[in-house]
Parts: sequence; C-alpha cells; structure tokens
Amino acid sequence: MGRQPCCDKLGVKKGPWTAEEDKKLITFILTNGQCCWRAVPKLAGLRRCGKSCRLRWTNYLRPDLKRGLLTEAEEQLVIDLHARLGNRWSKIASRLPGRTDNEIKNHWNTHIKKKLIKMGIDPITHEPLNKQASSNDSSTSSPAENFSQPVNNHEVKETDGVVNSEENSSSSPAENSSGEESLLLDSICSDDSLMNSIWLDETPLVEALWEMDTTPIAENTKNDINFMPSWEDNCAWLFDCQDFGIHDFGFNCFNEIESSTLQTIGIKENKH
DNA sequence: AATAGTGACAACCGCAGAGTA
DNA sequence: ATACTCTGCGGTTGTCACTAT
Repeated sequence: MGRQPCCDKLGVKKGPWTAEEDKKLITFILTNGQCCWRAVPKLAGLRRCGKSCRLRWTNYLRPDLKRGLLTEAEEQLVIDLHARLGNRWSKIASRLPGRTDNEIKNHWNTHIKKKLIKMGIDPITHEPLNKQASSNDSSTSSPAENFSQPVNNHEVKETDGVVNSEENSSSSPAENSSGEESLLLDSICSDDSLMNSIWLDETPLVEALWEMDTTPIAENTKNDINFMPSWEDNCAWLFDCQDFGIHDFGFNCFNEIESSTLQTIGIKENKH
C-alpha cells in the first residue's frame, strides 16, 4: 500500500526547534487544541512537518511533562516494567506520569542498560548474565520475579509469590522524596491489583501515581489531585517556564499562573 | 589550549495499525 | 473490500556539552 510522505519534503525545516517555533506551536495548540497534526504546521505558520510538530509537542512542550533525570523510584519502575513489557516504551511511559516514551527510551539506553550490565544483569532478558552463560537452568522464576530480588537496594522480599515490603505505604508524607518514591514503588509492586492491571493493559496506575505523587508541593494542595491546572492553564505559564524547565519553578507558581488568564500569557516575556 | 572520546538528549525515519471514505 | 490518511511507536542518528588526555 503506497503512502504519501507525511509532508512534502521541500521547504520543510529540520533540526532543532527555535524558541520562536516553539512559541508558534504552543500558541496554536493553546488556541486550537490538538487536531490533525498534518494541518498544524500550515495553520501555525511553521515550516515543519506535522509529525515533527507532534513530536516536539509530546516530547518537549507538553505542559504536564516532568523535566530532569528520572528518580530512583521511577528508574526502578521502568526496569520492572521493562522486564514485563520489553521495549514497549509507550506502554512503560504511560505508567510514569509526566514522562515520555522518548525520554524513557533514552534513559534506558544511556543509563539503565549500563547499570544493569554492571550489576551483572542482562538488560534484555533481565536474567543474571552468568546464569545465562550457564545455559537454560530450568529456573522457575520469571525475569520479572528475578528482578524484584536483590537487584537493587529496595527491601522488597518475595516469598512464595507474596511480595512483602519492609515498610508499607504508611510512611509520613513529610519524608524526603527519594525515600518516599522508593516506598511508592514498593507499594506499587506489592499491590497485586496494580501489577495485574499493568499486565492487563489497564490504566489505573497512572491515576494511582498521580494521586500518590510525592513531589514536594504546597501543603494546602498536597492531597488535592485537582490542584493541577488543566493543560490550557499550564500552557499559560509554559512560555515562562520552557526555557528553564518546569521544575525550576516552585509549585506555588501555579497560583500566580492560574490567576493570570490566557490573554495575559499571550506573550509576556517578563517576570523572571 | 587543542583534540578526542563519551554522555545525554532532541529529533528524524520508516513502519504498522487504526480509522475512514 | 479497498485505498488512503493519520497517528503512534520503536530504532537510530545528530548535535551539543562535558571530560580526559
């Protein structure tokens, strides 16, 4: 079946996006929403192909993205999910709110892969490397099960198919975030229904993670999952944030942002 | 100071599947 | 049923920054 190229290659710009192009794309999506990517460049006045616009938006401009390195807990979750799902980055990414498949894929290739090899674990099969060398030892444990054993520092112990976490999700929310995230992961891994839903391709984990998100945030909003502004609202401050990364801003900036309306975003370049 | 090597991440490419006329 | 479009996915490449020599 013949396919047209996604765009006519002539006159289409490639390579890194400029701030100006970003702004055009954000403005367009903010105004019109995400629709028909093929039409976006023309309508937004961009000399890019639609695919490139979509990628730029989903991987970089989307206001709900987290920036920065994956945390220990996120990394651990990626490893665990990879053991179960393989290179299905989009599926893995869907379990990590604010992370993109591209980001996870990159992180896997540059960090995790090497880390696992260093630890003597095959990053593809998640089997111990030396074990693989010594042939098909008729082990009964799945790669995933293998993985949740002392591969890491998490104190997750598995006995007779029951995963026990040393400390369950009863910890105080005031603890430091990496510790909390470890506990978060432990509680996810020890929650059979959540892990089952991962297998069954359902999506509650995303919501669960959002609800359980332990990112330090303003006390009065901590337990309110609705405190996150809509993406339209997020876009409002994106212009301000994008050059620095969302997490260079305190969450309390949401209040300011929410109070400023879409017209004010418009193209304010000040207030740094 | 110059150069090579490496790491990190953004962006591109081609393919496949879903949707639609 | 078929042809076609659009979107999403995974693999790969390109580019820039940093470090080692």
